[in-house]
Amino acid sequence: MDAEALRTFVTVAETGHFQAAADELGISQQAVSKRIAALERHLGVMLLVRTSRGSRPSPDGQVFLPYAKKVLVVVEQAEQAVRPGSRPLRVDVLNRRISPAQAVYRFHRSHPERELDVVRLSSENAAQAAQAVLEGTVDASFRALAADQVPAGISVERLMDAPLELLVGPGHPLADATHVRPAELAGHRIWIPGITPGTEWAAFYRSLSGAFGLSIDALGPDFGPEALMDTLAESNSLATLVGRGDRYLWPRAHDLRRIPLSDPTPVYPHVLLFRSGDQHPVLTALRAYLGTAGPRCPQDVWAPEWVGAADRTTEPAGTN
Amino acid sequence: MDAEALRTFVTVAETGHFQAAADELGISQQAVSKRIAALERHLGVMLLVRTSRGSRPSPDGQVFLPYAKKVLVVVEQAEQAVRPGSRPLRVDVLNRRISPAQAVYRFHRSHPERELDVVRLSSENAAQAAQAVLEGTVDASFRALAADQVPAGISVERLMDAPLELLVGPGHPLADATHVRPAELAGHRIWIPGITPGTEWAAFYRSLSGAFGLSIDALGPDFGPEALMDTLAESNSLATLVGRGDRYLWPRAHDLRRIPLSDPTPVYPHVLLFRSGDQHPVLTALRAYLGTAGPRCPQDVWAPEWVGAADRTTEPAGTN
DNA sequence: TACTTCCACAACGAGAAGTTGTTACTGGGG
DNA sequence: CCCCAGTAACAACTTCTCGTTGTGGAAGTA
Repeated sequence: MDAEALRTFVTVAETGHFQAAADELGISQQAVSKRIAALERHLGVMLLVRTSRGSRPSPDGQVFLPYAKKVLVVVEQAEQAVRPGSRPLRVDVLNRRISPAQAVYRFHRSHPERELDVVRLSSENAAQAAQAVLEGTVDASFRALAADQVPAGISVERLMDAPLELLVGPGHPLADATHVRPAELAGHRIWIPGITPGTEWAAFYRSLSGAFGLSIDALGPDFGPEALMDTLAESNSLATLVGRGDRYLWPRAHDLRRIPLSDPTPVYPHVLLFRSGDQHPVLTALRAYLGTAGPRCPQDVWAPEWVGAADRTTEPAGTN
Repeated sequence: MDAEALRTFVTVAETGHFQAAADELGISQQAVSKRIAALERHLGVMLLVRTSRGSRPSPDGQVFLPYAKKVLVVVEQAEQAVRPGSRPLRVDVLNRRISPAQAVYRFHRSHPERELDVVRLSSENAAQAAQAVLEGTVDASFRALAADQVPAGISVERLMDAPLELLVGPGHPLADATHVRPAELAGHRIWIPGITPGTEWAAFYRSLSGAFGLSIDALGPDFGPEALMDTLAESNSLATLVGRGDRYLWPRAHDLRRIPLSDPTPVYPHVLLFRSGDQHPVLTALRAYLGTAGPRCPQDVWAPEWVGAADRTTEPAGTN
C-alpha cells in the first residue's frame, strides 16, 4: 500500500475525473488508471464507479475515502516529525570558551531564527565525537581530526583556523614584542598543562613542537585557568599558547601579554564534523556562515600536515 | 512512502537486527538493508545506528518509530474497512415471493453466521440491475439476463431453474391432469397480467409462446394476486403460469390446481449477476450453496436459447 | 453522424526492488 | 595474536513494477 496510490484515489474522488487528478498529480491519465486499478486489486474491492462523465466513489470507495485521507495525514505527520530542521541543530563545541563556540554564538546572534542547541560531549576524544555524530547524538562537532582518521559516513570541513598567540607575564623576555616567529620560541619553555595524551590537543602540540623545535611541556597538574595565569604572571621564563579569539585566558588583571605569532602563523585547525549528506538547514547555514563570515587567517600559516587542506570537504562513501 | 518500508523499519527497531527482521518479513537481509536505506534517503535523516552487534534507532529514529507504527495501524484499519466480507452481502431478489428469494432464505437459515442483506431494487429492468451491480449498490442480483447482454465486468451464473407449473381453477379442462405437455397448451388461453414490455419477464414469455405456439395474454390491468386468483377460480378457460416453489400464488382457499409441465419442462432460468472477481466470502458461499443444495430440475427442460448453458459462468474482460 | 470526453488496454523503456555472492568491519575466544 | 562468528553494506544480475506514448471502445452531445 503506497501513499501515492492513496493520494491518487483521494484526488480522483475529489475531482471526479481521472484526467483532472492526473493533471493535479503531474502524471498521465493512464498512470492514474493503473494506480487506481492496482489499489482496487490490492484491496479486492471496486472503489470508483467509472462513467462516461467521470468517476465517483462506489459504496466501498465512500467507506474507504476517510481512511485513505487519515493515512495521508499521519504519513505527513511522520515525515514532518523527522524533517531536517524540525528540531534544533545540536552542535558540540568541546569548550565554550574557545573560538568555535564564539563563532557559533555569533552565528546564533546573526540568525536568531535558526534554532541551535550548543552541547558539550563528555569525551575529549575526537574519535568518540565522530561516533556520536555518526549515531545522531549530535549533528556536528568542532574537533581537530586527522584527515586519514575520518570514519566512513562522516564529512569534515576545515572552517576555522585559530591563529596562536603567545601568552606571557610582564617579566617575560618577549613581553614587549609585537610579533614573534615560531622559530624564536626554541629554547623558551612553553607550558600547557592539562593536555591528556591521546587527545587531539596533544597531537596538535606534538606536531607543533616537532615542526619548530619547541619544547612544549604538556605535563603537570592542571589547577585551572586562574592558577595558570597566576603562575605566568609571576614567571620570567614560562609562556603558554592560546588561540586568538579564545576567551579561555582573558582577564587582564594579571597584566598578561598576548603576542601574535607570525612568519609563519601556527593555527589551530578547527574542523567541523558532520554526517555526510546531513541536510539540516541550520547546519547548511552554519557551514556557509563560517565559510564566509568566519575570521580570515593570515596567508602564511602553519598547520599540522595531517589536517586536510583548508575548506576542503572529505566525502567518504556515505551510508548506502 | 511505502507501508512495507515502514513495516521493515519497525521490525528492525523491534528485533534489533536486520537479519532477524528479514527472517520475520520473509525477505533477504540485503532487501531489508535496501528498504531502510531508501526510507532514510526519502526522509533525509538517519533512522538506525548500525553497529557490529545489531542496530538500534537513532534519536531521529526514536522520534519516527511511533509515527511509523501509527501509519501501519491506520493502514490496517483502512484495509479492514473494505475487506471483502467486512459488511453484509447485498442481494437483490426482484421479488420476495419467488424461488430465488426462497433459496436465499434457506441459505441464510443454514448459514446463520453469513451476514446477508436482501434488498429489492426499484427497477424491474435487468440492464439497470446489472448497472447497480457494477456500481456496487448491490453485490448480486437474481435476474434472467440474455447471455449476450452481459456488460463487461459482470459475471453471470445460471444457478436455479424454476420449473413452470400451470395454475388453473377447478373448472378448467386440465384441472385434474397430473402432467401437461407444453404443446398441449396450444389453443388454451394463458393470462399473465402485469408484465411490462421490455422487462426480462416479457422476453421470457415471448420466447415460450414462440417455442410451443402458445397464446400468452400478457396485457390487461394487474389488480394483484388476489384478483388474479379470484378470476382463475371462476373461469373455465383461463390459466396462468407460475414457478414451482414460488409463494406468489399460493393460498388454497380458491381450490386452485398446480399442474406440473413436462416433456419438456419449461424452466424460468434464474441467473445470478455479480461483479467479476468479487471476492465477498458470502457471495462465494451463496454460489456454492445454490450450485449444490439448490433444487435439481428434471432432465428434459426447455429454456430460452438466449440464456447461457446451465451453471456456466460468463467471464468477460474484467476491469483491468 | 461526427465529435468530444472519458477511461482502459498494449507496447515499451527506465528504474525500482528482489535475489545471490562477496566484502569490510567488529568483537570475542582459543 | 589470530582466527572465527556475526552484522551490515556493496556489486552484479534478474525480474517486474511503474511510468510513458499511442490507441481503442463506450457514451454523451451537437
